[in-house]
Amino acid sequence: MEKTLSEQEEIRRSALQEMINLGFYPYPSETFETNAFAINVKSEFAKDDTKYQKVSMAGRLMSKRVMGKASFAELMDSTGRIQIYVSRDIICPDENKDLYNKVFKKLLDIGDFIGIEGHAFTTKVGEISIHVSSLKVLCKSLRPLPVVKTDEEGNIHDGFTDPEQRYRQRYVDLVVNPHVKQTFLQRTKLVNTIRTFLNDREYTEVETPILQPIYGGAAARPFKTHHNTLDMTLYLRIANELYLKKLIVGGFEGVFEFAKDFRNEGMSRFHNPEFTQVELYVAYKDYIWMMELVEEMLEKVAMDLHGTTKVMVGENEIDFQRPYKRYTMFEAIEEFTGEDISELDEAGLREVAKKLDIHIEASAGKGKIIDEIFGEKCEKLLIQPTYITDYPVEMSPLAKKHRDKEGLVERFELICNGKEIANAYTELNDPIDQRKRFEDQMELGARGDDEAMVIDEDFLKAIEYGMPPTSGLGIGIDRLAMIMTNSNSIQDVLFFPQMRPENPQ
RNA sequence: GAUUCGGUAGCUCAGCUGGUAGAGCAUCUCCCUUUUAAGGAGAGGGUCCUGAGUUCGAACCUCAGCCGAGUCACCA
Repeated sequence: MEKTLSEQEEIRRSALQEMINLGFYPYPSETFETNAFAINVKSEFAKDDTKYQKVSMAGRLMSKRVMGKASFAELMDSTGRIQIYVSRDIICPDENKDLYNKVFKKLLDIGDFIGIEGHAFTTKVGEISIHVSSLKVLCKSLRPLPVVKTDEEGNIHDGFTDPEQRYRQRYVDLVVNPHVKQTFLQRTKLVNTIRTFLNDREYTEVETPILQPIYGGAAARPFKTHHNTLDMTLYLRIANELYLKKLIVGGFEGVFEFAKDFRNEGMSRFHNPEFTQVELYVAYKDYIWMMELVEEMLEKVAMDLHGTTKVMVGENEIDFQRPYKRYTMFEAIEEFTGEDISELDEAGLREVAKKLDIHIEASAGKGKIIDEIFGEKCEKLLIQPTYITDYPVEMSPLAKKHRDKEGLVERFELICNGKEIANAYTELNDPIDQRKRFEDQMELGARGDDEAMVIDEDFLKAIEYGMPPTSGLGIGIDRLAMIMTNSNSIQDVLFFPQMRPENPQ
């Protein structure tokens, strides 16, 4: 059933019809040539008022102040807003004043797109504006935009702030809340910086399957779908790790992919069902080497985005200048709790957890308990970028055993602002050990762990042909974007975060 | 999942102890040729999230539900 139109929607539809009747069809086909952007006019005309004497600009009408035979309005293009001055007898030099009296004054609404020609000038009050000599309607808007106004002190009136509305109608959010666009431009820049950084090192950007017959490379519950012709179950990838390693087997020495991954798990301000990771695999390297690469890369990201390595995130100033502090997991726990757990068995660990008032599931093994202690007592306190290294083997079935520490693997996570933003290891390339690790995961799965990995015979086959020693990395782009743009929620760095349907049946 | 707060005009919000639904902006009509949260005069606009209950009477109280936000938990 079609929704009944609001009064304002009815009025805009009849305005549209009236424009057509007057001979101003407001959805023209032909190119409207522009030669200037708002931001440039405003900055450059201030320095040289002989410039911009013949401009052609286009954008959305964002406000209109009519004073009889003359009017001021604001035009917003992709770079910002600029005031325009429209005078009746300039845009309507002949007898017929319809374009001003009817189209501009009455039928044109906030949100409509127009194209103008004219010249830059400065008003009596000193605002750089465009004196319009001709005006063309480029698109009639049929729904009213929220009218957000900013007063002299910079206070925002009638702001479009309801998060639900902002996320559901991001296009409106982008139109009326300029900082939103800035956040997304920064995100794009962040991705570009990383891509350039990796390209400069001559690693190869690749694409691997999103629809996978067997999901792997992470501990997570997948989305399941079905292919009709093959009549088979497929999963949306939870990670692309195993495919990228197969490319290393195939002879690439450095590959990376910006990958949308999908995890069928809870949602929160740090979790969206689909999210972006960049994964990188480089042959003949180890995790120590990778720490240096990540430091260099993040320092560059901060510099490119902010011109400094220091980034404000909430109350904290985070400094991405390398090198970053490094703790082994045991050192971090000892530092923050005073407990040396490096020599403890499972019973001993449980005792420590109890002493620290951390609830541990009865089914949890040694690795899980250590991870819980770290998660509860250390992670949230690590604000500055910090490497945590050498994780329990049970938590990391794809990482190589530590070269000299029993029970651990060569792995690091980078913690920043109390959250993990990167994860890396010296990749496990011993196929015998890898098969055993998968089998251990199968056992966990049989015991009811629905995030346990499943055995991937094709991956095992691949590494049985031989995978050179390799270092692998995953960086959560969304979480890094949150930090780099000082955003409190993942929804603020995703154009279209997942939402419940608006009208449930 | 737990818990707190919220859902009233296109937007932002007010609405007292239960008694005819309010403001600003936006919209409509009129005036105004350098305004800028333009201004002046007038007007229209509501499923008070949904459903049930209590009551003479519910935006307001009760119960159930839907949706959202914050915090916590889960989640590499």
